[in-house]
Amino acid sequence: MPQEMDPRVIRTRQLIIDAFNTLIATKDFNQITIKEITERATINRATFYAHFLDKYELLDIVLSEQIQALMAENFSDYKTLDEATITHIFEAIIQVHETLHMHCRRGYNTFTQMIEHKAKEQLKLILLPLVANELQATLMSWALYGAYDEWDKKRDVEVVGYAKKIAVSLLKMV
Amino acid sequence: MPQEMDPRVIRTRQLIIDAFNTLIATKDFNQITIKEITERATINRATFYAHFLDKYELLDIVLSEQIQALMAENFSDYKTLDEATITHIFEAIIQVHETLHMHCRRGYNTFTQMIEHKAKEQLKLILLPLVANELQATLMSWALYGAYDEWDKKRDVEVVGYAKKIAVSLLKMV
DNA sequence: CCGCAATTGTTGCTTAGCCAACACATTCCG
DNA sequence: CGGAATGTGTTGGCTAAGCAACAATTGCGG
Repeated sequence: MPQEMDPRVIRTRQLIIDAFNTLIATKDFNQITIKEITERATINRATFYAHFLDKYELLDIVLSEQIQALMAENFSDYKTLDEATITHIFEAIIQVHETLHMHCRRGYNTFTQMIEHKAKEQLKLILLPLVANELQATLMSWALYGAYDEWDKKRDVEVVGYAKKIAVSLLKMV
Repeated sequence: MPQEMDPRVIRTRQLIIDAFNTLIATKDFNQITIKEITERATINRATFYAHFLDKYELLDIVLSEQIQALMAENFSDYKTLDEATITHIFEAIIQVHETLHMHCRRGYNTFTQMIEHKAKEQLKLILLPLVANELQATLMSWALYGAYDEWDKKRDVEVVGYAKKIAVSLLKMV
């Protein structure tokens, strides 16, 4: 990475992202126009295209950053892969989605797939140092996320007990 | 006025002013360096000099703007020059100084003269439509401000009664 | 279905802001 | 005292952002 160095680039990029974030809080993604974003960011429309391909790339990047930040907040540095760790991760996944749900309200449904994808990527990175190889991390992250997905459909199952059951199964894999 | 139109100019200017405002809230004016301001504003030091002559000009402009804004908040549109109006103006002057005092804490003493100057200018503009000519407005604004200055020294005199005395004297002038 | 309006990308040219380097104060500490 | 460090203005060359105008697409009401 060449590390963005020019302060103008950093500032403008942040202005765009901030504008997008405030807009996404009030209206649906598809309703948001580039013109709106650039006006709120007080930058020229042409400048937008110097930074992003289109608003879908912007969405992709914003979501990635937010999820990354949320992950950093909610996940600790785990030492070993045991029942406590797995339970904590599971609760953290729920927490991340709660937060995103709060933050995006309207547009949430549009993004769930993308969120899922990004979250699994991050999850895998967190698991990697705890297991033998990359495949193990992949299997584990997908399985955990699948468990969350199923829990989310019901929503009334008691979390800790559910997490313990997951842990028992997963720990057999290693 | 040519009305600054380029968005970059407006934005950069605001960044500088914002940076200065946050700094002035924590440390004394003389302690603040241009380098600090530009770093906090995330702009280049050379750019600062494209906008302001030096930090004294910046201070001048910031104070002017703040006082202007405070005036707009605290002064109503007065119809006639009577006791009620004068009392209200006097209370508003006190209010403006309270607010500035809150906001600047440490550096306050450095600025009192400049604040006084700017405030009298604004005061004169407010009085102008209420009196016969410009001289009247000048006399009135200086007199009112002088009254505030004296009241400020004592600080324990009851405001409304004091203001009424001022009004009686001033209204004889017109 | 058509047409009008708005949004989207794209382009050359202009302008504001970035940088590095400079000479010159200033502060401050041994 | 002296020199090392830090802050102040200023400069010229370069880069990002602004603007206006364009064709192409979308979208919506008559």
